[in-house]
Amino acid sequence: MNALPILEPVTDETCCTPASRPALDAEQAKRRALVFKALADPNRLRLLSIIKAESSGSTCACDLIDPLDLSQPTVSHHLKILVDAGFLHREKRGTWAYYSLIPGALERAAGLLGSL
Amino acid sequence: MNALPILEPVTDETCCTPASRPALDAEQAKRRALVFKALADPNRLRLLSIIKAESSGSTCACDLIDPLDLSQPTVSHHLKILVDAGFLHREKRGTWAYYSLIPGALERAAGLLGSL
DNA sequence: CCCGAATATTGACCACCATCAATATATGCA
DNA sequence: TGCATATATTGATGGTGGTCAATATTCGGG
Repeated sequence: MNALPILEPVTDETCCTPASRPALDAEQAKRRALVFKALADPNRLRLLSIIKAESSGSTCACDLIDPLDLSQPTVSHHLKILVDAGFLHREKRGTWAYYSLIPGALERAAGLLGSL
Repeated sequence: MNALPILEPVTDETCCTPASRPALDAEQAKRRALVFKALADPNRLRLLSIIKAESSGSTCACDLIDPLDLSQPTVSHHLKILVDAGFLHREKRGTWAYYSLIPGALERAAGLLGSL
């Protein structure tokens, strides 16, 4: 289990960089690595990029298959990973699934680097 | 070939976020994913954290083995990945190897997220 | 010049991951 | 109700990655 969304909201871990900080313990390192694992795939980066570039807030999954050169199940798989990691929100409307960037998620992920 | 250090210096890719941007092409996505791959391991995050926390600029490799619970070859392996990815600088002094954060590397990696 | 110590490299092994075809699920519509 | 469509899940497969033991390399000192 440990179903905790990985990109947790702002906590003392993610902000307020003190001058010096004790090094990451194994547990924190593991959780943070999960965030970067989600980003460590070219196709997932492209998904985030496409969804971010959409002027409307959300993007239909059907519009995410052609741009990448992947099968529908594979795209669905990558989207799930991004949702689980806390980057994307999924909303089903009828048969369609719409994905949108969770506000601040990319910024929080970036913040994890500053607070190493 | 393609020995390009992954965390390239500041270019139009990494700064100046225009209002709208064409989505990442496959090539850019692949290169950026390499950066996050380097960060997608708990032990490598701990290495970066320890080296960053050192008050002196550089840290002896011999001081990086005990804190992690890994064999010497494995630590050496992770350090190489971080060097190749452009996060760490290695300087040999006699038999010892000293590692230091490349200034701005973490910030540039964080910037890759903002410019998706 | 040889020895010991610190680090890097090699080779092997196991776990995890990206991918696809096939199938399942769910929704809208006639 | 039954079919067509959009999406998710399952199962299998090839490839990648983290790890260690063993070995190689490099350097300083006696």
